[in-house]
Amino acid sequence: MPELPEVEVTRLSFASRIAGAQVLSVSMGKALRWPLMCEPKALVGRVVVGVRRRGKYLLIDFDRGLLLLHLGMSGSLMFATQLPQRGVHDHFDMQTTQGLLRLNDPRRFGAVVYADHEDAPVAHKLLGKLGCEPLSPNFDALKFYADLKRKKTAIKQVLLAGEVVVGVGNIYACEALFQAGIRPTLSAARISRPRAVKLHAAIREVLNRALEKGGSTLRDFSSAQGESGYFQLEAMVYGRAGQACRVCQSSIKLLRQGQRSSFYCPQCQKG
DNA sequence: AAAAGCCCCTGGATGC
DNA sequence: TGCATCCAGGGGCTTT
Repeated sequence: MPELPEVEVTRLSFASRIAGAQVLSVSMGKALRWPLMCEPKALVGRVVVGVRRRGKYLLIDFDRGLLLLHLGMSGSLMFATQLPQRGVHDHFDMQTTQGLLRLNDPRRFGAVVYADHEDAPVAHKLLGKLGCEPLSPNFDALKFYADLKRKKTAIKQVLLAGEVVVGVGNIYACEALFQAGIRPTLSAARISRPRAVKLHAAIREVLNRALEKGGSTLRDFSSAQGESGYFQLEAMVYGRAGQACRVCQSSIKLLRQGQRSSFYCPQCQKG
């Protein structure tokens, strides 16, 4: 589920409310993708300074050290003063002076990992190879074009890999490629400069629009305030195999690329 | 070194 | 109703 818009919506929904809070207790349920890398007790007394996002990771900064949090495929956070008793899929609870932060993650592909510093080995391993933030001014169209030139793989896979640009998952990769009129199977290196520029703009446009809609809620996503997203209602291709293209009425096609589904319009995405 | 596959895990939808 | 199969928003790791 959670791609950049969902992670950012989550961040915005609790960052200011948790800022300044002191940790009272931390408890873990079933194992997530990786161990916490510290004793839960070691976090007691720390003060939350702020919450940042890098790619699909949330970084919870303490006065000393930070937590790297990933929502995986099915994770969602809640932050509230009052929450029900821990359920079977609640795997991380952090009680603070300003509320309880809870990670719910049925599939447990998510993670909460502690690091002493942002350049500690764990953090470096997880964040070190991440590409450009698509909504930051650093995301430059010509640099993007140059990066694509070096990748012979299909453009869809390049977008998902996160080494050129981060945060674009399966939904938004499909949608951005549609908007740019590019077929998902096209080798990234074969995309012309004007079309790379168009794709660059499409990525930003699609992500910003999704942010405005509160992200996409396909099954279990909600913000840390429990709000659903609505972008899925205006998807042009994602999840629409066999349905009519909203632009040209052609039947939307589905194909598999690296064990993921790609949706595209054969008429609107010719190259 | 780049690219392709393989898993991790649970639950919902579909089909027999 | 029951059971098997397939599929899902991610991404690090292993193998080619």
